[in-house]
Amino acid sequence: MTDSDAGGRLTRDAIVSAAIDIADVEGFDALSMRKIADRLGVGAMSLYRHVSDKDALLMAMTEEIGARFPYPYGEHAADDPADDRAAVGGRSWRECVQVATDTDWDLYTRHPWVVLAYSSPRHSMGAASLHCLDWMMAGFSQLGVDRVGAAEMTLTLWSYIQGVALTAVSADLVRTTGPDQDPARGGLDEVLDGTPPVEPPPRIADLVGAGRDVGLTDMRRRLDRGVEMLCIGFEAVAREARG
Amino acid sequence: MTDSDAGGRLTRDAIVSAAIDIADVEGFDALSMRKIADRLGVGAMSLYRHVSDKDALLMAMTEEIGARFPYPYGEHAADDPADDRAAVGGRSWRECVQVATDTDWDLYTRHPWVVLAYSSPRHSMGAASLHCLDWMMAGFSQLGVDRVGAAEMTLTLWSYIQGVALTAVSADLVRTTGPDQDPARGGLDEVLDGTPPVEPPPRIADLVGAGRDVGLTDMRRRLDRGVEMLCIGFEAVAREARG
DNA sequence: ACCCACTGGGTACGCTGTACGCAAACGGCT
DNA sequence: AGCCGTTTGCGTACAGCGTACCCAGTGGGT
Repeated sequence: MTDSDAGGRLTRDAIVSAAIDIADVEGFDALSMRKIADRLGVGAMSLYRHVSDKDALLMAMTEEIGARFPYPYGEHAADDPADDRAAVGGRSWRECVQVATDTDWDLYTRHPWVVLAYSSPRHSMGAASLHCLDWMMAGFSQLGVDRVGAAEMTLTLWSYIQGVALTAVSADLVRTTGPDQDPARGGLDEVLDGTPPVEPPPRIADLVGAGRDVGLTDMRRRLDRGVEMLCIGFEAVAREARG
Repeated sequence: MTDSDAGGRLTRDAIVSAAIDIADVEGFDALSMRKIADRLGVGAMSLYRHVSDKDALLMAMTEEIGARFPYPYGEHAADDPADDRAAVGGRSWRECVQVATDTDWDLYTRHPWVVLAYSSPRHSMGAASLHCLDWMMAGFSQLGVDRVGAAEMTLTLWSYIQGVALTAVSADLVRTTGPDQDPARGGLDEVLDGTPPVEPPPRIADLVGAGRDVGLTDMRRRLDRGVEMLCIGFEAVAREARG
């Protein structure tokens, strides 16, 4: 395998890309060093020439994914970067929240394992995340809060998105060997379908047979409704902070 | 090992308790069937007489933990269970939210692995969780929303708590082999300490050296502040729903 | 021509979950 | 008492995991 065999060279990027593919398609716990090596037509131990550790690989995967789903910062790079309004491309703070929600949701549903990886500040909060935080802070600044307040709102929003995403993708994370039944089906679904697993408590009883179309189990809907309520809270807190 | 050897009998409860102990003390990924068996002075395969699967064991562990951290439902069992006010022991809806927040936070910080387990409706949403949902719905009913609205608020609150808890306990979940550095220390901490890892974006630059006492990295504080903002949103949505 | 750094491969170790079969003990029956 | 089906526990074995360690080949620099 010489240098002229350009495409065949084993590179760190190729390893990271293959790992991401496997984690997406086969699930996070199906990701093994041997499987990555097989896909690349290479011995398992060869990977360790380019990646020190499986943990380091996970960090590189997370970084790569973060770079693939950027917030639209820098789209007006020519303007003054310290100008909060210009930094978000003239969007209102509420529109910024929507962009962040859509982007993160897209990321988490396409790459479920990132929910776990992002939760650790050691794996997230690299340069890309700091830029996203900066962009969101620029948006929240329209509410008249100080930098700490804007950062707090961003982190609160992110935590909520992660919480909903965690529920949405949990089936992929704690994947059992034999999916003998619908893994997304829990006690609540059975209540809504009219077949409660046990004698339901009084208020739950009012929900029996309500059907799934009331939206209680639609994660994307729960996300949007929750973000809406959070934003109302943001506004109120900002109003109070302004005095 | 006869029946007279009462304490020595291998029981399902003993297995579940031992597993919970190990997961709490040594971390979730250090939990192995052999380790459980060793602690019980028993062969690994003996466990399978009482537990069909490791996944089934995880479900039993989750159920046990759920039972250990109940909401205070049923404390006035003599009253009419359909009476929403009585069901929550005369608490205001906001007090109910606080009880739920405190209880869940206590649960998640004491048993970090439950954050993962609870995220899947297959592992949570048993009878205990349905009772908790019922109790919270009784509380939210004070806002004048219907049952679906009360359930929606409960699930939204739970998602947010899980999101914050996920960040707080992530160090225990994606535990690396060699914790050569503080795993809870991320790029944001370095910014606040005044040692940013890279050239910080403009608004992040305003945070450099702000110190950790501004509360941005205090997870319990972030939880309470976020719950406060969510509750403001709950109130506004309820007001609108009432017309 | 020689050496050396770099890359990839192979073997091996200790760990995991668990399928399978066997031995001992128990409860209920005649 | 003697028997027998069922339960309980144990030991072996297998496939898969991350990765420590060492060897072979190849390219460039001297």
